[in-house]
Amino acid sequence: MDYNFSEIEKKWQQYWRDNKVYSAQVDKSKPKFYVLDMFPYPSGAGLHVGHPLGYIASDIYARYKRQQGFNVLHPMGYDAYGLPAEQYAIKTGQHPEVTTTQNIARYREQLDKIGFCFDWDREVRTCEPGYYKWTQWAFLKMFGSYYNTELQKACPIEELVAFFEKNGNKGCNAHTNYDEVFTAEQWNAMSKAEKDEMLMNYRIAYRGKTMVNWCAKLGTVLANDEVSEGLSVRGGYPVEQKLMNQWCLRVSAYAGRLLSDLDTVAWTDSLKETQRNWIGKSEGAEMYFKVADSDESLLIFTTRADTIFGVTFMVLAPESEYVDLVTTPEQSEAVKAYLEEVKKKTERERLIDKKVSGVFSGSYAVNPVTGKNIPIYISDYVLAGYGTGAIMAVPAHDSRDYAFARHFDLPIIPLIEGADVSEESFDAKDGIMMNSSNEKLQLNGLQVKEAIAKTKEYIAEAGIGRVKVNYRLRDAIFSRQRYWGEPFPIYYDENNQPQALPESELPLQLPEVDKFLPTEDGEPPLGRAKNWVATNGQPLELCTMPGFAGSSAYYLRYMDPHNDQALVDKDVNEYWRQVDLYVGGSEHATGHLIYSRFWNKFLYDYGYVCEPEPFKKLINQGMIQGRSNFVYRIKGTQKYVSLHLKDEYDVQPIHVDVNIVSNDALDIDKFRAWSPEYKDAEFILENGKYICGWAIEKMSKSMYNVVNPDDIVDRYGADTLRLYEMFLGPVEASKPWDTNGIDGVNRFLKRLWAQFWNGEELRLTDAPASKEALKSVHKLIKRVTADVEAFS
RNA sequence: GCGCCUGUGGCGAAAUUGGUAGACGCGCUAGACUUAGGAUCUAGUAACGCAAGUUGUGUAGGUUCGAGUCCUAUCAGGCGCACCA
Repeated sequence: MDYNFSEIEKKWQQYWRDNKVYSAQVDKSKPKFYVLDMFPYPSGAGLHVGHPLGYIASDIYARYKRQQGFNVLHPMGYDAYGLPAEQYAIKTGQHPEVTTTQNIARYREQLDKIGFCFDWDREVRTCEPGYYKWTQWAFLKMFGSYYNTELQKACPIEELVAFFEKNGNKGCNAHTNYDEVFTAEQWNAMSKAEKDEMLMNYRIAYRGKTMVNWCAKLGTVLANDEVSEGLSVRGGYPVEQKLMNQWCLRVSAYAGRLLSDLDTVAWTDSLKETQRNWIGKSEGAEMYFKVADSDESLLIFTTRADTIFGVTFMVLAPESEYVDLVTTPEQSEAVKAYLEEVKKKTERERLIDKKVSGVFSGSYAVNPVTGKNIPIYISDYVLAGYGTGAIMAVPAHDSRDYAFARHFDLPIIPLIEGADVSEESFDAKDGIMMNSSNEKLQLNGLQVKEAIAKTKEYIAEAGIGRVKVNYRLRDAIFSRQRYWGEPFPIYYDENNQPQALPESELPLQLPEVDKFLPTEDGEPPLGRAKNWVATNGQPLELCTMPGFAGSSAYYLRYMDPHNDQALVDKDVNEYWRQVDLYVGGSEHATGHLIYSRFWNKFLYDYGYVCEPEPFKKLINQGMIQGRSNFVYRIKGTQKYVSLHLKDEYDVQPIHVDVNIVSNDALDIDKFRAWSPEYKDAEFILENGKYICGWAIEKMSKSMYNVVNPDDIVDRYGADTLRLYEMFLGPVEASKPWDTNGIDGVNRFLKRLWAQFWNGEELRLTDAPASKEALKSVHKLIKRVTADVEAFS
């Protein structure tokens, strides 16, 4: 009998199911190994042949580890909340839960066909109350915590309150952006609402007025990683900066740990580097510049403290709170006009339009070292979101300051010997200092690096500022004005202050609504829910959580998915610990992979989990691109000319469905049947065939280049598909899908089968193996071991 | 601009520690079998050359008895960050 893959695969898949072969249980007598795939968002389009690439690799590795005697945890689930289901619901009125459930069923069917060894008893779905109960629970813990900068960990907010009652906020070691001081007496004299409001400056999950990425077209705010070049990643709609009251997570408090712990994980250099860039540590100093003839001071951040003698002006971001403070009556007209102008521009336009613009505020600041007065400007080249939103400008040694100085004709003082600043600034942190000494501070003759260190020392001693490490990493915006997401376990009290729901009321279930659109008065969709109030009758939060909420701790839930007392049992967590091998796309580098590290560290601070990092080893599988096929229509006719003859005609290339093309030869009958437009098509052939052209493009419906794994499995079997995907090249590499080579792999499996099946029966014997046979078996084992190990 | 990664036949790609470059597969060429098929099997296939042989891992150097592999510079492609002070 020939290699009958469909019978073989059916039989064994049934056996696996019946005997729960891949079910994993805590077994302390065995070493554990946790292999995880990034769980998919179940989209309506189903899986294409690129999706399972990583799953196949990790499946092979999971099996390999299991054969080596490890107790392997290898689960799968669904990231079920998401925008597409909601947008489909808005269009069709179909409840997202219905379409999501359908899509999941379809995904499962497709995954099963490929024969993965997942432990399906551990499946999670982020949209199920039993699952999102623990997403809400973690949020409540964050709401009830502050970040202690001395202990470098999250602590209960009650401890901070106790500190305030005794000492006020001076020396409280809490991570915050709030920089005013209050005493114990002032704290104790505050009303409950005032205290609640104040605590929002300290909570790890807090609601605050922040500059957010507002996408009008999507009707929601977005996190930084959901925006690229001023456009939403999903949909590509314009995004503008807006000051709004939103829930945020104090991810920035963890920036230092997120950065330093990268050294403890086995990820690729490029991925670690991407995260380092995103976290963006920069060491510098904060310095106060007194406003002339005023009691006010402006706080700036600089990495080039050494250039203090070259500061010839200051610049504030248009959104800076300092703007009102320093704008003089004479200049208020001009400033107002400029702010209007800036406001009209989107983030994207600001990026593209690099023209120098700005306005003089009318005030001057005093250089704390030289004592000289310098003008204060307002310009949008300074960002409100970074540092303090104010800078000291050193045009001689910063190209942006240089351009501004040239435009407004401000003085440029070179500070480094030999630097020619007549045409451009000298930005390198290298050289010998000059023009930089007075009775307070002497930098002349020092190397730049020495000068930076000396100036920092001086700043601290003279009390005009402090050494400061700044991070680019922002707090994560956690509200979404959407329906299809986790509801916040938060209600608003009579003072309109957010309050935590008691843990006993979790999960707070997503309510039904009549439509999935915002309300007429612009409230989020949950504003349509009837009786959307807490058990105490107070109104509940109307926003929902963002997509990354549910995916931030799912790897923990897999360890103990049916536990309704805890996210994960302590003992169970101490057995499985962390993911040993995580496989997924690199597009999550600055989103999911930051958020779940943050989430994990927060839980670690309280001892809910035992490992500070969630993913020990991480591999990014490459993207599989599509390989499109083309036919060439002679313009204005229904005649199609084969690839190598097309240059003799004036032709127009047309995408043709790759599923009616084999080894680039077009199936002419199927083409005529493909669309009514082509039913009368005529062909100019070469060697009796119509050969199609091809191109590498993104795999998508509109290019007709989507290859469905089901079709491959039906035709060649799951083993051929799996083997072929591995055969395509290194798992990490992006590469085009090309079905052309699949016959070779299929032949290999047939030949392998023929080794053991002589046409009648299996060629098996109980006789001991010969020396040569053993030799080749061991050679084979060695090779395969080395190859599989090389993957991880 | 800063940083990271990758450059090997017509194509996808191999090459444990520095030790016969191109395994395996696609494609191509020739042949066998045949109930002519998008089946199977056999042989060949880096380039140049009739051959002996010569040259070959983006380019230019270097270290070494020996370099695809290590070092330096450079070019090309991909990715990340970016008025980040």
